[in-house]
Amino acid sequence: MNDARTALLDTALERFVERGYESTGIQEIVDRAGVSKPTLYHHFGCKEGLLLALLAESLEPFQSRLESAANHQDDLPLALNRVTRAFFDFAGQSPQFYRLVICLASAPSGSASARAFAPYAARWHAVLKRLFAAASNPRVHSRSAQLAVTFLGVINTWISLALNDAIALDQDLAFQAVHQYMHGIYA
Amino acid sequence: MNDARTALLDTALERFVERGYESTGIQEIVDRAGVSKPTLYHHFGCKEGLLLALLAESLEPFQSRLESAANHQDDLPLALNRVTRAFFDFAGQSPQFYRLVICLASAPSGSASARAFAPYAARWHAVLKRLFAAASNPRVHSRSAQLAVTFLGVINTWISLALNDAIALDQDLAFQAVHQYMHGIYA
DNA sequence: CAATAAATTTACCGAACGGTATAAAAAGAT
DNA sequence: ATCTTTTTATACCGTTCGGTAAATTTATTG
Repeated sequence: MNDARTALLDTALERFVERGYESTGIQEIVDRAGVSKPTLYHHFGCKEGLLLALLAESLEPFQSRLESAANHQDDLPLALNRVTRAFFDFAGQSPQFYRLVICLASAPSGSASARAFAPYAARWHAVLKRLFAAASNPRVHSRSAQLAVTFLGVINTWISLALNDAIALDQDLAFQAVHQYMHGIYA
Repeated sequence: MNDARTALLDTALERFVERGYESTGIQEIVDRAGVSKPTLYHHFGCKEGLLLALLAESLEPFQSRLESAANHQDDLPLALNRVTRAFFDFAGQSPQFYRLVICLASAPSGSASARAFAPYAARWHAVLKRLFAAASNPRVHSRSAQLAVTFLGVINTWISLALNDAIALDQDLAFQAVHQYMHGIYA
């Protein structure tokens, strides 16, 4: 039975989003999940293992979709649209989890939170960078690293806004966001 | 002598940026600062008091500059330029401190980090919102709250990029950022 | 110089931390 | 039905946590 495992992952997500990974005690998680401490250590090895498993469970599937959205190199705006919709859909389907992602992405560099998320951040950045680097325009090509960072920043800003103010992360918003961003590049 | 006080604030900033407020122990701070534990409690009352003092010391002066930059309601792009330059100058002069700001701004809502920074975040948002709300264009006026959030998001994205990749937060970048953002509004 | 107030130290507190040795219960396989 | 493996629980480990009482040093003031 992986009943306990699922309960632990659910509870961990809830507590990590509310109070943060570092401030949440193992005891609090197991109590709320209705299991005992050694059960957690049996399934996840250590506290960090719980966080890593929580991230892998949701981020691995998303990574596949993200890379397939970015792979077909037809033209840049279309690819950026697919990427943006992938992010918006993901955040819309798992809002609580994406709240955690936003916390981890800005966590202090030496913290366990940042270390756990770092590999995924690097992969996201690589996907976007490759996309911009493949553009014909030399202004875009030569700035691919910067553009990757600022594009992800814009996306996360919109998602943050949606998570707090309940605006819709629909295709229209994705189109507008990409359109505005593309214009900014050439300005 | 406020020698100990200054040493504690400096050390706290360094450790909070590196490992985060929640993961940094009082013991570690006083050891590195070369003082003893009750000295810290004499000056700051409690651990959270240390964080609050650290924030107040740098953010109160900045708040004055930010509000004066936003006050003269000549026209929106000019005001946004002054605001952007205020942020860029601040981040350029205190890069380590602004790293802390970025961490706190995205910290879990129920954490001590987020609670400490929340009042400043609210004031920043209010300043920007008032600026957009004063615009004549109804599309800008009616979306002032959203625009305030997204504008701060763009600014922080640029600053994050500068802190990691050592690009220059100069007046040109401020002008470009505002210009691109303004175009996006009317698109 | 004496008296007072502020700053700092030594030594300690109870509680919560992450983690584990041992063993009982549950599930699957033969 | 029994044996084996996986899963869960009781009770506990040493360490570190934030915080403090009491006393000592340092600086200020009359």
